[in-house]
Amino acid sequence: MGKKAYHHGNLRAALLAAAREILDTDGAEGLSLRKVARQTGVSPTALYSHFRDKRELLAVLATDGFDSLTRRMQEEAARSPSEPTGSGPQLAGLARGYVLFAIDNRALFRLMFGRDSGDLLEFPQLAEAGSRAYTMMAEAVTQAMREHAIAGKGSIAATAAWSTVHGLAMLILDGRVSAKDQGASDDADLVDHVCGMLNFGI
Amino acid sequence: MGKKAYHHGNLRAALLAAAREILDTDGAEGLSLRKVARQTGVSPTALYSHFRDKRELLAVLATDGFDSLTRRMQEEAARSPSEPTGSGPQLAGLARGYVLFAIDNRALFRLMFGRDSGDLLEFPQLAEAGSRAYTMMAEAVTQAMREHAIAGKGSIAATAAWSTVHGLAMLILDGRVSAKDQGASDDADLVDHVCGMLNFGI
DNA sequence: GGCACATCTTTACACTGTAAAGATATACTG
DNA sequence: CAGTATATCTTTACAGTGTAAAGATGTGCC
Repeated sequence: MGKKAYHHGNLRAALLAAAREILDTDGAEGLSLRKVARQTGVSPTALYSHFRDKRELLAVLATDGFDSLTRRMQEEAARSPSEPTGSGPQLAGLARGYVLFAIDNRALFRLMFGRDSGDLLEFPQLAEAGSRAYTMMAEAVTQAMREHAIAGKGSIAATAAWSTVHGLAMLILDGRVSAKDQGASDDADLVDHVCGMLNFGI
Repeated sequence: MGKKAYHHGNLRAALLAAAREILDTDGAEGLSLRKVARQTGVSPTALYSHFRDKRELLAVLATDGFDSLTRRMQEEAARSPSEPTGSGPQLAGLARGYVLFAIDNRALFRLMFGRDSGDLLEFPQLAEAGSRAYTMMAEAVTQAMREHAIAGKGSIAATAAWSTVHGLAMLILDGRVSAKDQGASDDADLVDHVCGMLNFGI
């Protein structure tokens, strides 16, 4: 195994788990390295053997978050009943997955889309994980446009879809939009209604 | 004036100005109360005579930001040539104003939409300023729907419009979307193209 | 002129991220 | 198996943060 039976077992994973837990409990503001170390039962500077600094720890968390987001979108798309048409409802499922993930992982989602690009480009794995999520959605959009014979540039449509879903998620997290205020029975329902305003077949 | 000729003149405005300047230069991360105090030439704890704590200072900044956002949207809507139809292009102008404001005031925009609702509700003036911006846009949306005889709930359409514009702004700030990658000549051009995907008359 | 009060300063404390140097157990080499 | 190198973790230290508490200082009112 190489790393298993060192001093701690493997500290890196334990630190990430503790950080994730604190993130969910106290938000990004309440996540301090010392608290992570305390909860893991280790000295305050033990992290620096596994992470360059705090930002790298957060970057790893965010990278995992993007992979979870991709998975969640796929799950939600698979859950929706597949019609004979093909991937019509798939797009709606992806949208639902995106927003529901944000709601279920508030602080993590904020972390993933927090800083400027400069902070992100420093961690190529993060950028790649983000691109994977985007690519999946973009392909579904272009495919849906092809099936429904919608004209227009595919990349613009994908950007529009992403923007709508992302903005809705953010506004919900901020408490500026809520399902009941919009007369929707459910958050998923709200997503369907809002995305229905996009003029390609969702 | 009452507050003019005290010790400093009026410190509150000076502190806000310094904070705004630091926010634009170093971002929200680099904005510390001590730096604000240093730049204003005052002791580190002088702020506490004018603001309860740091969050109140930031809340005032964000409140002003929402008012500036509203103004910018109106300006941009007024700039676009008014057609005989009425308020068709007005909606596009509002959208442009929203995104361009975000681009021109990166850190401030992030501050305005940063924390959870719990943090905001503590400062009612902030929530009101945000509502003012939203209401203006929502009314323009419902009016446009009436003119173009679009069916559907107005509040859902307004939420969709806001989501799209807000998401686009956020993704641009994150460096995940750029005008040239999308083949747009300009950021304003990109906004027009993306909002063109919404199926009510923009 | 004296009092009350708003304003600003001084001092202090707990907390943060992290650099530097020391301890320690594991892995590799002879 | 012995000994050295190396990854891992601890100790110590420092500059910086937000802010509470108490003291100083000028302003406006009676």
